[in-house]
Amino acid sequence: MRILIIEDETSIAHFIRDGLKEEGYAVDIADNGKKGLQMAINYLDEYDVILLDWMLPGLNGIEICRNIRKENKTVPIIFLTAKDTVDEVVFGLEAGANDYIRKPFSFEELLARIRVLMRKDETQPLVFFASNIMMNIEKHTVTKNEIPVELTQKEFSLLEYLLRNKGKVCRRTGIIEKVWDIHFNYDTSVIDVYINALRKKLDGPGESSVITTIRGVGYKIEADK
Amino acid sequence: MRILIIEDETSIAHFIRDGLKEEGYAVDIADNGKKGLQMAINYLDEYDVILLDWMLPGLNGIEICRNIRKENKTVPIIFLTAKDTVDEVVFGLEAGANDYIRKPFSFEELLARIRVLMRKDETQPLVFFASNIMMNIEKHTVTKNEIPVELTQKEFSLLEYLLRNKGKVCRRTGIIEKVWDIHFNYDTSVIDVYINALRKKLDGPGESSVITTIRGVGYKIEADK
DNA sequence: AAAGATTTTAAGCCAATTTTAAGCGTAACC
DNA sequence: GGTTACGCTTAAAATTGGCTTAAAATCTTT
Repeated sequence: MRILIIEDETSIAHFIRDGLKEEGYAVDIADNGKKGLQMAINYLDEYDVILLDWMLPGLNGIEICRNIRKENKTVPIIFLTAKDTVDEVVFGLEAGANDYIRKPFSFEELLARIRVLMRKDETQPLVFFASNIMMNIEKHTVTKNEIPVELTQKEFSLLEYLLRNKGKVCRRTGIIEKVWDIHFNYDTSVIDVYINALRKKLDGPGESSVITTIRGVGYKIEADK
Repeated sequence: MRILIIEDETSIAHFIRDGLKEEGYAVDIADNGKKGLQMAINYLDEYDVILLDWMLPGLNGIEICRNIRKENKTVPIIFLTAKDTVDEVVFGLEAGANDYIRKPFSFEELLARIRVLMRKDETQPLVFFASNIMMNIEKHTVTKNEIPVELTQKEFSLLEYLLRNKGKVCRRTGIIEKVWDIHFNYDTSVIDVYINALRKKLDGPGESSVITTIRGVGYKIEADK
């Protein structure tokens, strides 16, 4: 799940980014309109949601919105606006935005709206499992045979990504993008280290690993039979 | 306003009944657990408050409480207990009681609690606990092993937030929003200071902290087993 | 206005986590 | 069977993030 924030005030942008990252989203920031539009269009299908500030230096929000819509009809766009007149909002929605939110807003509110727009698979599951391993997102815990397993943040994210894609291959590029939020410069040796760490923690001695390597492609957690 | 008293000692039951009647409440008495459960369930929505004795012949209080909760989630239940260990109270609250009162109690105290519970339409819990720590929202007190702990306003709010989310991770962004009501300033270092203060006051020397740190994510108070 | 308490800011420290790097083992391909 | 590329493993280096203090700022109380 990747979100693009187009916002010139870095403090706001960073706050939103950090919050969203904690929720497990990958986040990019564009600090001006031109850059934002470029990113939105160049990586068209990369983004699952775009957060768009209304007031931007140079190119303003409404124009960006129109331009994005010219290229892509579907990506959900949420407007951030300080304005409180109805007209402004109407303009935004007419330009093709899906929703709007007024500043200052609570982060929870923003999150709720993002979830609504993203809700293609209804409510996101809070618990994932594979064979004897269970992950609870809300509690932020992982257990193996009911016994707690301590994971670091990165380990947790990686496992979460693998579990969310249970039964499917996770390509190395996909992992490095979604878990590490790195787009170019794929020195992907970090993945090895973390897969190794996960296996050490999750696989009992003599057991075959929960995580199977698919050479030249990536990794997979097998779906239960 | 109808109140059900489930209590086997008739002298106590009558004492309470008389007092409550003077206050204008309609009162029923069940002098054993079985009868009490029956009455509670058969006249489910009749009662506005249930006073439930802990020690009952036959069916005990905790089981009654659980059974009532199975049928009805909202009716406020106040536990009467002579026990003075924390565990007993904890069990009661876990079983779904809203409040508790220790015998012997002053009638005024009971009345006050009843009034409080009746006034709330969404019966939010008034008492939170975790291991040997207990927080009473109404009284605005916190105790550790029954011994009062003095907290400042912010300390209290932070602890309350953690307790309300017992068992779940409280992310830093969530804390800063709900406890501090800050939405954009992402300098969250205040949290550290307050967690530190809480720990100093709540954790005895050598004990592991009630509040566990989840690095890169936030904090959590573990649910009791 | 002063004193006291509470809250916030700031900085240094330390430990856990993350990343980098290098050597090794092994599957795949010729 | 040899070669190559890829993944595994380990350890050391770099970084991050939380802890702890103390001082500054703010709010209360007298």
